[in-house]
Amino acid sequence: MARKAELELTGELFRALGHPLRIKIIDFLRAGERCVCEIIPAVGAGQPVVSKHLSLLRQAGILECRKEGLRVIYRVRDPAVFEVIELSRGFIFRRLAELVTLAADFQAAQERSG
Amino acid sequence: MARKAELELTGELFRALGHPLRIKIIDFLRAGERCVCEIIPAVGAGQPVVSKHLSLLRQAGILECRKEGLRVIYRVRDPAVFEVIELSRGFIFRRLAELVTLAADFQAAQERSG
DNA sequence: AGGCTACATGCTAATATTGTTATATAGTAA
DNA sequence: TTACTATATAACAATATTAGCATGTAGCCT
Repeated sequence: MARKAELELTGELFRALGHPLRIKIIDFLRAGERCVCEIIPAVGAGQPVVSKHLSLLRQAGILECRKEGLRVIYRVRDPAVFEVIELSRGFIFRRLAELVTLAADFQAAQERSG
Repeated sequence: MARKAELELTGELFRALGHPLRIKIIDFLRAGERCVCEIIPAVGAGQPVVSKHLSLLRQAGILECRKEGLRVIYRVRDPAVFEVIELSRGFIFRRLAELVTLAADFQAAQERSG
């Protein structure tokens, strides 16, 4: 039953994407590979925190890195990750739009009855 | 800064997808809406567990439900979720293929040196 | 009403995730 | 060697997630 392992792996991938800071890091790496000392100020978190999130993303197979002198340079392994995030954003925006419509309808109903 | 909220929402969505049982539930709902009593045996987990995961998926905006007599029938709200999962599977399979290649290379090198 | 079915929810223990602080490592330069 | 820089890791506390069990609720039937 390779099916179970596949579900596990899929779950792991989504969990790796399930943190705002990690999404932010991946977004920042859209422009290309970056060293940690660039990532840290870009995402606005402490060095050990960023380091651990980078490590997690690497273990999840989302990022890979190489050393260059003192620097460690990270990049996204597979651009499909960007597509996954884009699709998810589309999903979220559609949902937000629905909520806005609902809220507007509710407000209009309130004004009529009030 | 609506940017931060967007990152949060994206993270929440991925966390909602970050569990094998929840992926399994969504996969099962590919064929169309299903009541809880069909979902439970399909995913092979206990009733309260399934119920809680369904509730989480609903809160995340991934599923919606309606009552029909005693039954509660769930369905996927936005087919984009299926696409997100498909893309992720593609990502995972490519990564697995790389690992297989690495392992084969390693084994070949071992055999040459041993 | 009482009993039954299909779900949901509350509680608890186990486990996982996260941020912070302090420390370790690796590479550079003097 | 020493000192410094960039990054990783360890240890800890706080919080979140999860499964399992017990219980609650809502709708149907008699």
